[in-house]
Amino acid sequence: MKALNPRYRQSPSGQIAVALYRVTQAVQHLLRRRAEQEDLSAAQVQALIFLNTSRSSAHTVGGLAKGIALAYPTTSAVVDALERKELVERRPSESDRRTINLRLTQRGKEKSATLEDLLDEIEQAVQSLPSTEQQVLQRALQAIVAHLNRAGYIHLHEMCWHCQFFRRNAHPNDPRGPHHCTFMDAPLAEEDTFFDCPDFQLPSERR
Amino acid sequence: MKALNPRYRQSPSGQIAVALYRVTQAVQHLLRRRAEQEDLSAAQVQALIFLNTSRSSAHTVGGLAKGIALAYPTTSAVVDALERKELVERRPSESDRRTINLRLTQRGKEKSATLEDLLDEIEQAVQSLPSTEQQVLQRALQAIVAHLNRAGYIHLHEMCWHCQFFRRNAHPNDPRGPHHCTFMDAPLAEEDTFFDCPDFQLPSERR
DNA sequence: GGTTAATATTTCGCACTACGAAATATTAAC
DNA sequence: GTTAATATTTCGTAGTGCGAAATATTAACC
Repeated sequence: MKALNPRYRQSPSGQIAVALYRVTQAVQHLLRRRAEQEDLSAAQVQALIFLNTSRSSAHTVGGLAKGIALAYPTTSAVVDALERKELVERRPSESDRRTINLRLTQRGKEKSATLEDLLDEIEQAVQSLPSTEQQVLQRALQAIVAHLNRAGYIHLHEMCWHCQFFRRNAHPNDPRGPHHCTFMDAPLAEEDTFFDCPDFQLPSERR
Repeated sequence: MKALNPRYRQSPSGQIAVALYRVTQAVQHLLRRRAEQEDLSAAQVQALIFLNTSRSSAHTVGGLAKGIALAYPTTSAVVDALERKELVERRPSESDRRTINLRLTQRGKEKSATLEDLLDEIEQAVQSLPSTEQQVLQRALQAIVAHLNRAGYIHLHEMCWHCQFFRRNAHPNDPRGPHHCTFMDAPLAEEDTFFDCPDFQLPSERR
């Protein structure tokens, strides 16, 4: 395929891959610039975002390592830095004393909240597209993300939306909520899909 | 906008931005994994790719810095590492003795060539989409890249200069631009020659 | 034509990233 | 109750990433 060789780049899929590569560079740039403003590093920003948006059962050193695609020792060092800045706390787990749970401090939560608009520049670029294209783009990108997830390049750890028991938009007109949880066998309102859920299970964890 | 806050993520543009963020993480992961295989770092891989695909007039320390979105001192260090590995050579420019031109060594060229399939995993994910969606995806992503380019988050250094339709300096005194695109039959300013162009075609492909 | 300003790059110091290998501690397995 | 698996840390090493300051060269300008 060799999308990065201009001579072989004629296929739509190749040009798309290269465009995604360029977006990656822009996001890296955004990350670093923003990190600097907040007196953080790019890795620290990604870690804070992960801890702010993933289910809390993934809030361990190992969970963070998978979530931001870094090796254990590196992740441990990132946590060191965040702990020094008093944005994160290590607390040994009660149930399994090998694992270390990570908790955002109050300052950490505030910092995370200020980072939520990190992708605004990207979103602005997207919003300049006609809404019909946005719909296709959304579907296509989510399919690509799912593909990369299955291939093991991304680990998704958010509430409901990445849970095997979640059925998105199962009954759109139900007043109790459009989504459905097959574990509780109950409808779910959009609002209720962001809470921490003890029964969360990734599809890959199914036995 | 706050796309990274799940509660505000309902808009298509927000979900698209988050999907792109996830693709970014996958690409970073790919970069590091591949870099390790080749006894390089992620930054070194990006530098080699840049030197292998951009127009040669951008092959200076400063050009590389813009191309991979790093500061001058950092870029200088990356070049140090590549020089140590004998993949790149520094050679002072004849015309302007402040600038340092960068040249891939033979080994550097070979290494760069082996990196061209870096995005294969991404391309595979793309190819699993129907071709109608691919067409929209391509157009939309290139529009986003152009937007990010205009906003200064990406610097593009290819296109035109390697395109069969490009006539460099065809009319040096034309106020609309010194260059010419024979596909559009229109003058081109220097600034306009760096965009991703759907009509790009290498001379060797002419039949 | 000589001072001044702009450009291109490097050096330095600092904090941090990133990894594998090996060490430590704890839990699970047999 | 030994062995194996899991979660994390420590250590050593190479490299990233930046601002501030230093150096060298070219351009600007009165």
